[in-house]
Parts: sequence; C-alpha cells; structure tokens
Amino acid sequence: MKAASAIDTKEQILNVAEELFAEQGFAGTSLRQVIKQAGVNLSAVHYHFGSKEELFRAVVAKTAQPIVKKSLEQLAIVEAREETPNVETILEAFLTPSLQVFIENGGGDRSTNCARLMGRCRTEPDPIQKIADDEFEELCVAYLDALQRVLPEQSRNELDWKLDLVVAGLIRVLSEAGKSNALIQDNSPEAIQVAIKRLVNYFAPAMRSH
Amino acid sequence: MKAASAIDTKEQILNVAEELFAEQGFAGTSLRQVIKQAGVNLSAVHYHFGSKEELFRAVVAKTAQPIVKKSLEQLAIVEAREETPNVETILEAFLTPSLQVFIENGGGDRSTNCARLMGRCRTEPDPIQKIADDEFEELCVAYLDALQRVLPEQSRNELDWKLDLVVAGLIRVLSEAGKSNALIQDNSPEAIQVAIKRLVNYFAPAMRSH
DNA sequence: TTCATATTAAAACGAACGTTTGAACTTATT
DNA sequence: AATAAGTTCAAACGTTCGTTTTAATATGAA
Repeated sequence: MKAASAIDTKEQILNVAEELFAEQGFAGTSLRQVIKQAGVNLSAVHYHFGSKEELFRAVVAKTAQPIVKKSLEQLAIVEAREETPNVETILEAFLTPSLQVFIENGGGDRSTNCARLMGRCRTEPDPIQKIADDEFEELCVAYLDALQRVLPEQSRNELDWKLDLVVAGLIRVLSEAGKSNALIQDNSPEAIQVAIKRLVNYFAPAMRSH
Repeated sequence: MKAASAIDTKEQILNVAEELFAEQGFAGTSLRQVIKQAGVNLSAVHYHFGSKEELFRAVVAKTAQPIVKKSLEQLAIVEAREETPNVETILEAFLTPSLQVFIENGGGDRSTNCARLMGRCRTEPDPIQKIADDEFEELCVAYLDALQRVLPEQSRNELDWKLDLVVAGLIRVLSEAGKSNALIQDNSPEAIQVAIKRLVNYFAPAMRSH
C-alpha cells in the first residue's frame, strides 16, 4: 500500500531537514522552509514524522547511525587484530569512519552539515541534546572501555573528558572543512588520510597526558 | 538626564539575555522571554539596543571583552618575563583568564553560560557567527604570533587549526563544568588550578605534534 | 470495478514572533 | 512651578510559527 512517491517525499524531507537543521539549528529552522525547499506539502511532515521534534530525531538518527555502526566495527577489527592496541590505533579507529563519511558525502556542504548537526546537538538545550547523546552513548562506552585497557593508570573520569575533547575537536575539524586555514582543505582520499594522521598525532599524546 | 533605573533596566536586559541566548541560542530565545525574566517592558529592548540582533551583539561584547583583555595582558606579561616562553607557558596564559572568569562568575550556571554562549556563536549561521569571531580575532592573532615564535618549524596554517581545537576544547570544558565526569567539578580556586594544569598538559604535546 | 487504505493538498487554527506607535511617567535643569 | 529630555508603558501592527482539520487524490487488494 506504499506508493513510491511517499518514500521520495519522506526522504526529501529528511535530506532538506538535515541541511537546514545543521545550518540554522532546531529553533532557527521552520517547517515551512523545509517543505518549500523539499517541494512537498506542509502536512507531509506531520504525516510522516508526527512533529518537528520527531523529524529532528529522525534526522539525527539517520546521520549518526552509519557513523556509530562503522566506528564500532572498526573497533572490533582493531581489537581482534591486536591483543593490546596502542592509543594511536584506537584513535585512528575512532576518527576514520567520520572522515570516511565525509568523503562519501562529497566533501561539500553535504559533508560539513553532518558534523555541524552534531555540533549543534551538543550545545542545544534539552531535549534536543539528549537525542544525539543517546545515539552516541554505546559508541563512547565501547571506546572508553578500549582506552581504559590501554591506559589503565588513568581514571574513567579522566578518559571521559579527554575523549570528549577529541569529539569536540573532530566535530570542529569537520565543520570547518574547506575554510582557509582549516585542517581539511579538500576531500581527496589522500587529504583525508593526512588529516587522520594529523589528528591522531595531535590527540594521542593528549590522551596520554596527566 | 539619566535615571538610575535606566541603567538597571539596560543591565538587567543584558544579564538575562546572556543567560537565555547561552541556553537557547539566538533563534530559540524570544524578546518576550527576556523582558519577562528581566521584569522590564518589551519596548525597553528596542529603546536601549535597537533590535534583537544588536542586543545579541551587546551581550557577546560584554561577555568576550573582559576575557580578551585579560588574555592579551597575560600574554604581554609572559613575553616580558621570558625571551622565548615554551608552549606550556603560552597555553597557560591563554587558558587562565577564561577559567578565572569562571570563578568570578561563581561557578554555577552564570559561569557555564559564558562558555555556552561562545560555543553557540561558533555554530550559529552568519551574521551571528561573525559577531564573536570579530571580538576574538585580535586575541587569536596575538597568540598565534607567540606560538609561531616558539614553534617555528610549524606553518601558520598548522598552528591555526591546532589553536582552534584548543579553543573548542576550552569551550567544551567550561560548558560541561559541573556535570558528572567533567574536568571541572567545582569552582574552588584549587580545582581550577588543577583544571588549568590538566588542560595545559593535554594540549601542549598536541600543539607540538606533527 | 469496488472498496479500503495510503498519501497529498489547501485552508485555517490559535499562539507567538520582532517591531512600531503614541501616550504616560520620571528626572534634572531652569 | 515650568520645561524639556530621558525612560517606561500598554496596545497594536503585520507576519510567521507548529499543528490540526477536512477534503481530494492516488494506490493496491477484493
């Protein structure tokens, strides 16, 4: 009973909403902006998603889940390969999927929006903030566990805020990509590899610090 | 011809606006929220500031300027004391004023709001973002110059995004202050001193990385 | 075809938005 | 006391907001 155009409508809304929420935030984006740019009817939003907040939740889930999935897979691969990987290896596993997605999205606005959206979630008031926190909680716990094994002399509390600053840096680097003096200037695979290396070298000694 | 209550009204608006803009962002905060919490008339906002955007500009200036001023003074002191200070010394000078202000504001919501407001400015769309960028540009240039002298083997571009990540980390640490697992748990001078030391130790090797 | 279901469409809802207006009130100076 | 400037106030402006309603259209199963 599902028309093909219904899928298109729903996906169109999701794509446009991702872009506008990232650029203007939750409160700064109106549903009328979304439906105008998506070329659909206003009622379609409530029909497919129920409310503005649930649309936002769907956008965050759509954006976060691929990254969370890949990051957990990367960690599993690393931990299967080596008994006790070092900090650099774990950080590389943590950062790579996000930058991979950056390339897959073409490196333009579509790519930076993904990061800007996450950055926004971390500053927006509840209940918006909690939406993203929930999506990433499993990921953070898994990597904190891994880091705990590599850096047993550090408390969980310490590792927690330190990894939080890695996330802040990652989001910032991706959000600023393309701007002058940014770490990422273009989306070539080579440039991304260099960026990963630089970020690993930046944050690995930071994670080890006391 | 200036009544005492006029000053109170203007300051009241500024204080409440700082709090609400920090918590809810520019678009998410209405002038009616502000005047209600400030206990003043709606027209007072336009009488004293002209528009919502100019009120935001005034709030950012009021928040940023003391920190910028102190940070530049700290850098001058450090550079007068030593011919070539090390990275740790420069970072300490960079971080200390922000954390000092944190104590001065009492360490509660009033303190975290200051940082949250800056964090918001960095994700908000133009022209909001540019308002804060302009306030901090002189500060960033001065510290980049200082870092350039200490780390001459690194390009300006490199130092630029690395210091940008320090700022992102500083804002994040202050924004999260008080939460469980945050670096800053209370606003005692001792706790702040420890936090500065931890942050310096975290970011100094990161700044030196390749 | 017929019927029920899924989807789209247009119009309207009340509420809240930033801003403007013009009168009332306060204050300092004559 | 009179005057003028500074400041506050209540009310209204037109617009936009998220959401709801009701009807029309398209689609798949019988």
